[in-house]
Amino acid sequence: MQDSQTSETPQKTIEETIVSGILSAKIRPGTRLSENQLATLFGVSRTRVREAMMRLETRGIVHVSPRRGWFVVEPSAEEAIAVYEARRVVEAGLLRSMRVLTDEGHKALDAHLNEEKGAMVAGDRQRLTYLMGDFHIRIAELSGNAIIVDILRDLTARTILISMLYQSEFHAAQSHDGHCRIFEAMRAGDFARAAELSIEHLDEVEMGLDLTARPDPLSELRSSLSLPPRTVSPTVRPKKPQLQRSN
Amino acid sequence: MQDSQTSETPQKTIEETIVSGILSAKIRPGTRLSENQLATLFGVSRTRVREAMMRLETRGIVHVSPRRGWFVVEPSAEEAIAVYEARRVVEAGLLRSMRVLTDEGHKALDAHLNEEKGAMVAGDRQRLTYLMGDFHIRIAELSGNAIIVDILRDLTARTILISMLYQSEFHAAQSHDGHCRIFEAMRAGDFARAAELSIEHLDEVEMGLDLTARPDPLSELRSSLSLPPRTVSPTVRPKKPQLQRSN
DNA sequence: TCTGGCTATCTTGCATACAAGACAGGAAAG
DNA sequence: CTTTCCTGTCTTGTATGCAAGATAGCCAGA
Repeated sequence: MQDSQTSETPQKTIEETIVSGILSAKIRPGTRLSENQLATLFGVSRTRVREAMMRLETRGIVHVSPRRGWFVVEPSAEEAIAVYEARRVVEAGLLRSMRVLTDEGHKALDAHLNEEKGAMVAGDRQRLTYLMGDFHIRIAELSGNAIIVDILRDLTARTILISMLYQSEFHAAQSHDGHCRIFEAMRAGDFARAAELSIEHLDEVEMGLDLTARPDPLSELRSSLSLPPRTVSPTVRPKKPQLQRSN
Repeated sequence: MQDSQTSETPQKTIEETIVSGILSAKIRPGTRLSENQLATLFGVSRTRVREAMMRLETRGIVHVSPRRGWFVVEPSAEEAIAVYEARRVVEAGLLRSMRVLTDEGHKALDAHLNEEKGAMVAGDRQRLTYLMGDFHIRIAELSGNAIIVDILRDLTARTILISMLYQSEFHAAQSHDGHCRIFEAMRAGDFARAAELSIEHLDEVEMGLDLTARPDPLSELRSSLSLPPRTVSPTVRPKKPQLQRSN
């Protein structure tokens, strides 16, 4: 599931590699995405890298600072609020539109929640971040509607970027509980209740953000001093002067 | 509002010109979009046209047939159903999330509904198509959430393409009534009711489609015979062998 | 008349070249 | 020591060139 970035370039590998890197919290907001570096990394010319960047830009995942570079978006506080609002709208609307929980759906969600629990026990924070976002995508997949899945995947990617910017501590247990409650309501066939629970769940997560913390306002200074950007955990990153910066 | 396509190219004019052309039903599904023609039309090189096409492709509005060309999408019956389902999810979720109808919102919707009525009286079908789709975008704008507006704009564009493919007759009055009822519920502050009405409204429109009609299955034959594609009304179009075709 | 294949042309796919702007680092002036 | 300016370097923006594939039309053969 993450064996990408090999030498082959089947078409839109660049785009999906970056998205999945964000979904699994391996790529931080503000990360610089150099056309040249990605080109050599994927063994293609800048042309195709640019195409991927354009696509990612229309998906709201990347933005370009003219003649300066491409960067993974750093959502502002207002944008963060809008993302959560959009997610409440879409997810609650989706759950309300559901009528039955199929057996396969039941199994898929159950398996997912078990994975969440396992990751919590193992304390694998990156995997937890991925799973916490993926739960909502899984629900969308139950509808069989590719459009909704795509919408929610992009919103989830942005959500993860937001949490990396504004979330000081990771309330994994709380989120997991929220997911379980939603699952319970779905199992009971009470999708209106599930919708309300999903709104509450997203509200909880949103409330856990510290939106007063500006999105790395010192990034320029930091980069000019060659300091690691936003050291978030003992996981040191100053190994190489990696591509990192914000505008 | 439609003074685009002049000689100037302020950046993403190509993309927006095509989208607004679809929203106002001036561009039919299956329309061929030649990179060269667009390039000369906008006075740029193919590079920028391609960028616009890439963006439109990720928005689900255009697709490419390898080495054959770019075409405005012709949604299949399954895709059409998915689009309507996504719209029900998003619009109902949106209305349910609303709490108040501001004065400006009231005025905007009221003005819009009057425009609808005017276009119905005038019998301006293209304008009607535009207005019927725009109503839903207007509602999204009330939320002030740009993300939701973008989502609904793209879904509306696809909806219009779908209606051009599968809608034999145009029940403008019925749609207008649906809009009025939604507006009434909003005015009354009953947003849950407005959400239900919007679902009913979309159901009605979807039921008005003839999804058994395949999306122009004879297009290849038709084009090779140089016949006008899908003559939809007395508005003849065989003036010049315009760029028209499907895959 | 019909069928098969060849070629000319048109399409996109992709790489590359060059231009323009932004930035960093250093030198020179105060 | 501080400030200013300049220049080299690195970034994206855009155009262009070439290649590969698809298509249409024609021509030859049955």
